[in-house]
Amino acid sequence: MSKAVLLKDVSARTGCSSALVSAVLNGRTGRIRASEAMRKRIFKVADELGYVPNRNACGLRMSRSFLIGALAANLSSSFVPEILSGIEARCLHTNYGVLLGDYNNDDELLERWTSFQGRGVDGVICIGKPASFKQCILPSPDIKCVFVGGCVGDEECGGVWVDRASLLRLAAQAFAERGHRHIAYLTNYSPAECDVWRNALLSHGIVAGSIRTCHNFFEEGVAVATAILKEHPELTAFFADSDLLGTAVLAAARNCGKRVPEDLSVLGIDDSILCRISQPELASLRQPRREQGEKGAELLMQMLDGEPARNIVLQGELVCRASLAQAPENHSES
Amino acid sequence: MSKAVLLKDVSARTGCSSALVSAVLNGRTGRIRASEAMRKRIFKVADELGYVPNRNACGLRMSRSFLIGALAANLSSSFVPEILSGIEARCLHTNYGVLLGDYNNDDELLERWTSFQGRGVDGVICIGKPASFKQCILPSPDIKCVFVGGCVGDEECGGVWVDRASLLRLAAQAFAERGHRHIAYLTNYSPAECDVWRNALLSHGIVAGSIRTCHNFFEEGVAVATAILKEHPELTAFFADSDLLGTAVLAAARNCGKRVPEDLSVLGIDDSILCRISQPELASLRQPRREQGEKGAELLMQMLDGEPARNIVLQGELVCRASLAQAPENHSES
DNA sequence: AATAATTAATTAAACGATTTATTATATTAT
DNA sequence: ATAATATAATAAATCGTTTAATTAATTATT
Repeated sequence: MSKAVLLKDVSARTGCSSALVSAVLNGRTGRIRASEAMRKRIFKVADELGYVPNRNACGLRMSRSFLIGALAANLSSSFVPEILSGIEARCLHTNYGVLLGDYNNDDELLERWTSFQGRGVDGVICIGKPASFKQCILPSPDIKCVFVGGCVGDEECGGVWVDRASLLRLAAQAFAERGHRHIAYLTNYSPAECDVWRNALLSHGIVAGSIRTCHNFFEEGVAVATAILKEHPELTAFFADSDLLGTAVLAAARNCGKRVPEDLSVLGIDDSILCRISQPELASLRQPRREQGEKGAELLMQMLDGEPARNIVLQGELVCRASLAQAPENHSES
Repeated sequence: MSKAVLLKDVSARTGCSSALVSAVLNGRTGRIRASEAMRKRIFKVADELGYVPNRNACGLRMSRSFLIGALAANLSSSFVPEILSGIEARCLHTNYGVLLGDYNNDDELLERWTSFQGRGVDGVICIGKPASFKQCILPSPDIKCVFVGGCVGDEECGGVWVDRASLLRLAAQAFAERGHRHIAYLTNYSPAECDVWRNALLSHGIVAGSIRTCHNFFEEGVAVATAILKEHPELTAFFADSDLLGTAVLAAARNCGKRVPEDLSVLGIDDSILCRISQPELASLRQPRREQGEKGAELLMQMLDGEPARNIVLQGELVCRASLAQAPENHSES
């Protein structure tokens, strides 16, 4: 039962007051100052004894918990862990700890939020965009909030996301450059948001082909993609809004006897492990997931230090693989 | 900026001491007792004012934080999020919060552990088995510890894992039943631990074929599996210690012109999303990941309430898919 | 009726840091 | 020589809760 090392243990050994030790270790420059010699001694002793400040006491005194809540809808969905990992990594050398809040529906979101309040989290990072955001989260203005991975654009909240318009422009350009003119789009975004894709294609003089919404499930993706391919034999390219849907399109192509990439090019989003194990390998748009997490955590900490909320927009990039190739000659000009 | 409601606000409004309010709200039955009428008034007032206890103060006084640390090596590795999700779900209706500690190497593990100590976590759940366990974690016996997903068998620590021997027996039986006699094994376990596999096969009268160790990376898996297939043309089955390695074997089989499952049966472990998107679909041994997390959290909370450490062993099951089939006639008896 | 036991509470001392107000000494300015 | 200022530090209050020690009133037991 090794007793924890306290501030007073350090001060006793150093031969000074605990107030001085506290000020020195926290790098406070104020009324309380230590001589250079004393500074060195304090650091040395603290290190020797292995002093670790008690966050409960700090938090109590400073009315801050140094806790950041991370709210994630469905921890199992591939991109969440990466963002989370970035958040955690960014907090590693700070005083902040990351409290986990995974939820599957609105009730659980609300419950987690309440529990976060009780813990007195200083701020919250929401991964993705909870639909019920306004009901659950805005009503408490004491807790700063940053959204990561879902564009929000709220005055009071910070945001970190990958610029969707430029991401889709990358996709449009990749297809256009390779001579594709008939391109289907499988997405789990709402139909209204598909205009971004339409515009991206239009800037290359291409009118968007079939656009279909579907949940981010493999089986559903296969079914929907198969239907599209049967209805539209003129298609030479397929853009899917996730790698999972991208692999679903590959499966659908097999179902329909279409060869990839000879007859059909396929592009996904995420550059996940799925791309490399799929057959053929799936081209994809890489989004810097981990970086989003890191940037989000950094932004929140800055906001907790009094800086205003802002938005950080990152860029994606194209990762070309076997599934993306030149459009077949006979179709490209039809 | 609505000021937080404090214990003394409740006691002032109720007309009693804060000690009484504390005892009543926490359901403590001891020297401090309240009349039934007072009890009701206290609950009513606390609810009206929306009192939420300050966990920093509680934690400081009780030297308990009601915080559980979750240590995970590499949050992005497929099975960790599921376990984590189970842990978090189990804590949802309790007083406990889950503090996240993702790490990539020993230094980070030590650092996270230190930070957990500073926060005064009551207990820690380690997901997987950190190699440097003894150096980092055992030296602090004040913090209870449960291992999830990695068999440990430590007196002082709890453990939740899937019985590996019975898992491998399932694999051996699956192959034996389908007439396979020449079975390779690709694993990231140490050679010493492969005896479990040898014995599982022996109980069906089969002598284990090629056994090769490799990291859990796709490219490395492909290279090693390809080499094995070239060296051992008599092989009719391949057992891989993860779905990722399983898909690597599928890729290797393609490289060598072997058809799956006509020439070669392949079995993985995890029943992850990879199984369904691979071509052909990969048979796999399912391990209840989420359940492990839930059981682990429950065990730790019981231990924090004074119950002794124990081990919980769960069972896996076979999920048969296209990659697992009858052995080819001409090879099975050779 | 006197004593013991129970009920229903209060008071004050922790818990371990931070921070304000204060003090003592050394240095510089007038 | 004296006042003003800078330097180097300390003592004590504080944060919001829990809990040990204490008290006063009521009920039960002999």
